[in-house]
Amino acid sequence: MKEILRDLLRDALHRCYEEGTLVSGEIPPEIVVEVPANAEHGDFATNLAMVLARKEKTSPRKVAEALVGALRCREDVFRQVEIAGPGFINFFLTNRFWCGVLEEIARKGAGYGHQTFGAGKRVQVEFVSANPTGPLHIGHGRGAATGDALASLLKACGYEVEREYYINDAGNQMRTLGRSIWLRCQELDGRAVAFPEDCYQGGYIRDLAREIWGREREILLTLSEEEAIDRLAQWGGKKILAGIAADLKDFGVEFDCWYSERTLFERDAVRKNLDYLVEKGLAYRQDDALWFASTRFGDDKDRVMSRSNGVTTYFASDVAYHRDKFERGFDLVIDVWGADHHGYIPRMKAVVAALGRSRDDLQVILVQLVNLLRGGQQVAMSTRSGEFVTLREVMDEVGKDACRYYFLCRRSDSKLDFDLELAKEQSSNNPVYYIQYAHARICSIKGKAMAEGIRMPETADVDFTALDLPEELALIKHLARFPETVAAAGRAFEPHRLAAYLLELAGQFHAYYNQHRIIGEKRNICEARLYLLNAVQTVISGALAILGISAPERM
RNA sequence: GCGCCAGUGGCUCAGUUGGAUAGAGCAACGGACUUCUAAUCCGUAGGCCGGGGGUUCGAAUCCCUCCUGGCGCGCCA
Repeated sequence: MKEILRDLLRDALHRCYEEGTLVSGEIPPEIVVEVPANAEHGDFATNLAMVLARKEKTSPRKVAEALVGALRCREDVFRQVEIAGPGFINFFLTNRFWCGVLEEIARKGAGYGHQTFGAGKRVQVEFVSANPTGPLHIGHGRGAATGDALASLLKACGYEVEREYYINDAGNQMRTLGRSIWLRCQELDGRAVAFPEDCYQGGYIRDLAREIWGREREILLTLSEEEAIDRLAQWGGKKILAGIAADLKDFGVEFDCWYSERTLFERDAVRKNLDYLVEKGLAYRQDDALWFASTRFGDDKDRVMSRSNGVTTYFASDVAYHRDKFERGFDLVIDVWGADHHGYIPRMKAVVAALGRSRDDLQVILVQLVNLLRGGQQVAMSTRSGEFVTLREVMDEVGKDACRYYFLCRRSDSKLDFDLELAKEQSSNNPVYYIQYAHARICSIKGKAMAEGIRMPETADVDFTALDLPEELALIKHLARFPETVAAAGRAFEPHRLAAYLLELAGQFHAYYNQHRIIGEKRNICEARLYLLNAVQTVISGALAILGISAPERM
């Protein structure tokens, strides 16, 4: 829609220059067309005349007059074109033209609003990637919802998308896991053990110990302590990861690839990558350690990849891992991280630059902490003490949809208060039900219409002149903005914009519903309204689908 | 000390990448169910967009500076 206007304006501009009504010859690369906040300022407006005025050395209004004079005003499109304020050109479109949006929605169905700017590009979204040393907690849930919705959003923008979970199964946290289970096993045999602070304190360790000790006590006792711990680490990690996968699946998140850090070592990829970097002159040896020269790529200090004791750092794995991502052919790589890791961004961007890629080929999405409340009271959480609320518990208590909505309705990079009582409340306090309710209402109306023998209208049969109420046009105009909302959200990597969009759409629908009836009106009106409702339903369910939230037919 | 992020009605947040008179929801107050779902709607009230300076036709949005809060600054992961 905006694109059409841009073309018309560009066309008019050329004509002005040909006819000499404008003289500068300036063609702005991007003509700004916007939807004014105030409906009195038209359906669309452009500031083109104001932008050109200085170059033309005349007043914006004069420029606007020349432009409007040269516009090919198609009568089926424009109801009115006016010059207003300091020099805006306001466009008013005909109702019939707006109704074309409904036809488009009917034609495209669930694909309405989807974009093509990502076509031909492969993008990988890596998210959650929690260490397999304990169950997912509420903070991971936010990362999961954000990464998953972002992936769906990018798919809707035309990208080929893969979801990936990076398993940190190579560091010494796995050993700590094994040791934690081992110690709990000792306790089961009645030995008093001092359980160290740096071990995992959560009750789930005891559960794991009970399970494995009941099954493998004899085998484990034949092993040396080192071997036993190693075996328990491997088993425990697998077990916990399976639990994580199950939690995520129930949360509506499924990964295309579970990528194990350990496989990097098994293929010797970390070591080979270090050699590669040295060879390329991107890494150097100093004080018996191997450093990555990240300052050459904008970082504020160089980073150790291999310590003087010969052990590689976590960063070294990350470099190898990200190099591998690009070697797998992704055009764009997105990492979703907890905001406390933001200090890592410069060095990872440096890595990307050092590998000869554009820094923008890696995008890092930061997800802020979740502040868990219950009835306004803060719920204490600390992973170290093992006192935390798991994603599973929250999901069971408030439901998947409400949970995902809460995580997705704000910018990911702002702290989030998550009140369990509020989220659970199925009332107006809770926007997700407000949106779903709009969808359910439409289904209900359609069901009733069906029961009364009213047929669902086909595009060709719809009398679009019957849709002339301000509330109807407002709805249609908002539906028309869905594609650009998807595009803007996708370009900014901000799925929360869809949540805001949905809230607005649901609000407009509820207002319309309360004010006007569908069934019982004259046939042409009834059918036209049903046609409109179909479009609203299509967009609501489509947008909810991107967010991974269900669109119930009944509530 | 340095860096990143944030600061918008009492509370929680949007704000279409610089547009015209800054928007929702909650909380408060007053109304609307014999109707397709009241999990809804309508109305009232509430603002120096942290402070100050700058950029221009125009700033919540961009730049500088200060204040406040969160996070991060390891040969940890």
